[in-house]
Amino acid sequence: MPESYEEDIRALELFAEMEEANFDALMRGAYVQNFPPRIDLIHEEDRPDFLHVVLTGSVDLYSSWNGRESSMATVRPISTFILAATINDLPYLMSARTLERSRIVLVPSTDVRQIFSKDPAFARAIVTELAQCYRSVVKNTKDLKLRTSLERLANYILRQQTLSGSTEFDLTMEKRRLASFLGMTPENLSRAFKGLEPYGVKVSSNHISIVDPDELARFAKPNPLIDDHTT
Amino acid sequence: MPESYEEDIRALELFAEMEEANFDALMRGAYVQNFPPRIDLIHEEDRPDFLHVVLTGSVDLYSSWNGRESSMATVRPISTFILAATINDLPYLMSARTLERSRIVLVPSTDVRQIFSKDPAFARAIVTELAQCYRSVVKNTKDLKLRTSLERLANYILRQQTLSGSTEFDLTMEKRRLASFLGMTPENLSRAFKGLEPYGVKVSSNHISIVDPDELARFAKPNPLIDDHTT
DNA sequence: AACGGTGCTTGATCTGGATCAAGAAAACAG
DNA sequence: CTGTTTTCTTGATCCAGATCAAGCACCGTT
Repeated sequence: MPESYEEDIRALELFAEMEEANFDALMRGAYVQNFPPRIDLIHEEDRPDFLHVVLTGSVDLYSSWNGRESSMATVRPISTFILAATINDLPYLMSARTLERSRIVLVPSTDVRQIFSKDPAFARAIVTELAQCYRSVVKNTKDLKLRTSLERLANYILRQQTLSGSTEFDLTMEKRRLASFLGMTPENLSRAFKGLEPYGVKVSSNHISIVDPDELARFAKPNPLIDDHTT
Repeated sequence: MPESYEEDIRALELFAEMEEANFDALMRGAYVQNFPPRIDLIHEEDRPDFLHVVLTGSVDLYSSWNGRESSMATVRPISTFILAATINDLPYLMSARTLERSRIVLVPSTDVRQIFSKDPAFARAIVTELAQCYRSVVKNTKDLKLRTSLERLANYILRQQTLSGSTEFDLTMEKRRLASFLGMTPENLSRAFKGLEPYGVKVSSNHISIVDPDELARFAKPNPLIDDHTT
């Protein structure tokens, strides 16, 4: 694997503090692969042979049951998925597919588990990462159970505002996926955008501008225990 | 703390493999407390001063937003909550209250974090536990996003059947809480029970009997990637 | 420029589930 | 035991959101 990628991976919190020798061992077994858009990387029920690290592009995590499908999360560079299955060597709970052309590192799960056992710093980092993932899903559950779809969209827009650092930004995924992620239909998302106009949200194509952030926040009532995904 | 409790805690996977000295150190700082029913143990946003271990009784984990409230999970003996907040020293995402008279061990979070750093077996156990918690919440999210309330109830009943090992069992929580946990109103839960009669579910008070488990399963379509909470 | 193809929007309709209201049945307190 | 409170149920109504059905806009292809 070219060294350039190794540096990017090493910079990840998950790998930053581990011993050099162990990191090298991990990377020896790893390899990079390029995938075209809409390629299934892993499927629910599969065994976790590799820990995946997204270097470029983006990956959709989704789940299916009884012919229905729902988008659960998007993985963007540079981060990993799906750690929990890898660590406990249990079947994936979600499927993953590339959204666009993506460069992905595959690290053999056995290596991860082995080095986890002998590198305390790596172990510590894994715990932090897992705890963070756990808290993210809990926040997502609260969002789903405590809010209406309009409120979820309003808070999503406010989160994107924070991430982009501007009251104007482009949606980072197509609307049909956003709808699924927010637990609603595309038709309803369309109407929900309309429903936020009175609170100062303007939408044209995939460009959003928030005319009056305070007004929107008064409606959305964002809460760090649901919407702050950094803690 | 009386030694009898220590044995119970030691038997927990989380503490089973750690070094004796470290376990003793953990227990030295810990203390047991009895709580009456409906007592708030912790509140969202609080700092995680203690890791809690439920010895007897049961604890409701719930969340609130904008005047609404939802039950997220029930903690039964003998297990811990909420590990993720303790480990990363971040505010609780959920509140906890006793459902009945409960005996609970309080282990100072600083001790947990400190011993986590120096006991690899403990670290390993924490990772396993966190990964399990994470997977549980993911399963719960899939349940919520992919199923109707009737399907969620049907699968809940099948899970309880598996847990109890019998086609007849008593509900382990009051119906209003079950409704909240399943993401519906008490009124609707009442109707949902009626709606499952055609599939061979009989309800009287809090006693459930499944006349025809196969018929129920044909409707519920249980799936290990959603309903098997042991993996 | 004409053509599918795909995603997005809009309107009409339908339905799952919430809300409101009231009674029945338990649980609890004195 | 009796009165009080709380939960559970049932019915009536309402509403959010899903579904169905067109039309529209965008986009890459030829």
